[in-house]
Amino acid sequence: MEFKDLDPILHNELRLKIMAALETLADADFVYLKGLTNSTSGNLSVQITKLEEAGYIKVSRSGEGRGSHTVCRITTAGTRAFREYQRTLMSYFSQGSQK
Amino acid sequence: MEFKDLDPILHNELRLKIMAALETLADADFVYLKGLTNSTSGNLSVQITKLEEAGYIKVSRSGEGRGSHTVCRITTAGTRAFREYQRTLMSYFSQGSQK
DNA sequence: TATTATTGTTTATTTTCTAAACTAAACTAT
DNA sequence: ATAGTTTAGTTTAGAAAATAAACAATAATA
Repeated sequence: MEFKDLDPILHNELRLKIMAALETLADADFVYLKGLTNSTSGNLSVQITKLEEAGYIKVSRSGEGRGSHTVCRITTAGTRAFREYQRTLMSYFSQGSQK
Repeated sequence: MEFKDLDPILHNELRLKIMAALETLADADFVYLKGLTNSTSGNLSVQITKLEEAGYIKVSRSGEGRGSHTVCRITTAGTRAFREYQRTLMSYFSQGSQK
């Protein structure tokens, strides 16, 4: 039995929800993600930036204030990391069936 | 698409590893868990106490200092919570196949 | 019996998370 | 037109959590 470490960028509830959404969604904007994840603007803003800095998503921002629009899209590295995180977790859950 | 919240007690790397181990192991002592999870004593001690306080594991402590022995065992509530956490996460990962 | 090794806890620090406060702009009604 | 309101998003300050270093207690051993 062994436990691989979890990617600390992904092992956060909101960031994981964002990534799960983007993995199936092509893209999603700030407002949509806010509703989907039921998060506050502040928290969402911070976590989007963190995912962006990690290179897991690409963010395009336009305008400022009310007219602004922020669209997120998952990157190849992000997809890879998300799947790896999933695989790692799965291994935690199937210890009973492993040797 | 919807994202149920994750149990905050379980959504921590070390606590999750401990629970995953105990879910298949009947019981495990401090030293064994320390090796298995590759954690420091301090961190392990704190997280075991946290799981104990949540009622997810039962801990029996004997002696003090070097002679001491600490054994952990998962509770029914702990098993239930662990499986529920697992189910919730799974739902994040299979959004593509859900309606 | 003095030293060292082992088991675990306490504590202090750092990191991380989160929400409240804020900025900026676009509507809305007067 | 402009005062007030709503919307989009960021900053930042405080809380919470995680972690490791320091410690205490005892047992082994030299």
